[in-house]
Amino acid sequence: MKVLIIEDEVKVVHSLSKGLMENDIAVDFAYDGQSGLALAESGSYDVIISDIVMPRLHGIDLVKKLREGGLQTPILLITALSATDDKVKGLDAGADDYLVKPFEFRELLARIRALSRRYHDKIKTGSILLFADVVMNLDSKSVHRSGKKIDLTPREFALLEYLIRNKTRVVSKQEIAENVWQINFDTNTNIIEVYINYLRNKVDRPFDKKLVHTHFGVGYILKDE
Amino acid sequence: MKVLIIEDEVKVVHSLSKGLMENDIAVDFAYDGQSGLALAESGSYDVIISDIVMPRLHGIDLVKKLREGGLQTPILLITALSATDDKVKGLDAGADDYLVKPFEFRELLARIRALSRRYHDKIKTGSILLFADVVMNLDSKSVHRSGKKIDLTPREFALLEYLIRNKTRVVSKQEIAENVWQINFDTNTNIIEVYINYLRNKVDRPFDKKLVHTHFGVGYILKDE
DNA sequence: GTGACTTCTTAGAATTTGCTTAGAATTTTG
DNA sequence: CAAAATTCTAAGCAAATTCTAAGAAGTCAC
Repeated sequence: MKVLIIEDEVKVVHSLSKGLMENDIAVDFAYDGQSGLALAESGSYDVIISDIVMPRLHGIDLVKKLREGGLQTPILLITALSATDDKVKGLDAGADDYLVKPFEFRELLARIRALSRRYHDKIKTGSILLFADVVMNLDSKSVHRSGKKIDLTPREFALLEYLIRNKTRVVSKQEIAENVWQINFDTNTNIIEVYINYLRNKVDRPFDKKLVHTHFGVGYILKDE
Repeated sequence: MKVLIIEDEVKVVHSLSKGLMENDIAVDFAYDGQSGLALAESGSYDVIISDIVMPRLHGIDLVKKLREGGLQTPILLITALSATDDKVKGLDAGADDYLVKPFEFRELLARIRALSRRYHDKIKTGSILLFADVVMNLDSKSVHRSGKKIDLTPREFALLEYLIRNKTRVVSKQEIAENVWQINFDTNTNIIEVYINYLRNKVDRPFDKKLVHTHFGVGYILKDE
């Protein structure tokens, strides 16, 4: 497990990191909202912990921006104020939990673990699909790659979903036709090639690493690299 | 928490602001009823505190105007007179509480917190739904956006309620038909599109930010911007 | 390398989906 | 019961998506 701490008080960061590392949790940190945002957007954390009062970018605005950018990582807000108002605003902006200073370290640890578990449950129950740096949310019907939003049409979405669900093997056009178009494959159409091309335009072309690979004479498979 | 103080005595305003800010409450102020009205109507306060005797617009008329305009924010009236008569008039006009000068600061603080708490309890128990700057009161069946009252028909209200309750995901027309119309979706009707359009006319069109978004071929979702 | 075959790419036609409006049907209200 | 408000239908228009078709480019076996 890896968490990101965004907090301007060096002392607090220090003591938290120490405690977390002792519990086998890897820690990155940022000392203001702005740089925290940049790190958080990488999408490589299990939980993000942020102070609410911070220089450069307020915690609640940080949450808003991250959620707008499509990030789904659980966020835990921390504040010195017990104001219920901030709590409502924070949760409304898309935070997942809230902790008031001063708090016991064990409490924090418990919440981090709970959040991480909930997130991974969501992935397991299938409302979120992951492949490489692609995040596919079946609830909000949204797709993001490296934190950037990708707009797909329904058919493109279904095709990508099928490819991710079968990421371990090469799927034939036959299969794609049956499962994405629910038609008996008709060799007189090149619709699948066309849609694979559409997908590549949106999912691969704007990025460095290509994910959609052709196996000549067999079919298609997603591969990272 | 953020409050608005409407009071013509500079000294009083000054000492109150100081005390409130020390207790982590943000303060705006106006020195007469007229400008107080304008600020209050923005709908961005947790509590409004107003003197009853003021230049340009009397406190009781201020309350009346605010309530006529549909504002729901709790209002605390303050006066030098202990006249029960004014108290009755004030509460009758739609004020929520009343304090007689001179009062102890701690007393004021307690009342502000009580008023704010009452409001937030309603949110917690679910009789008020929030989305962005939209406030939906299920008890009074009223909807406000940015402090402005929005009149919805029963069906429009139910549709908006369903969208807010499912604000994290895209809801299909299928689902909307089942849950808002309780009918089996019949593709030969475009009633949902019509009602989405009605909602947009009332909830989105008069404002800058659009909240109701279409996912082509999938359904609808509320999004802040 | 060449030929046969497969896949890619593109443009635009066909289709589907959604928006908007007016007015008819229905329900609610005084 | 009549007027007003609400709900629903229908139709034309606009926009987005899906699909076709044809030439270009790539792959493989010989």
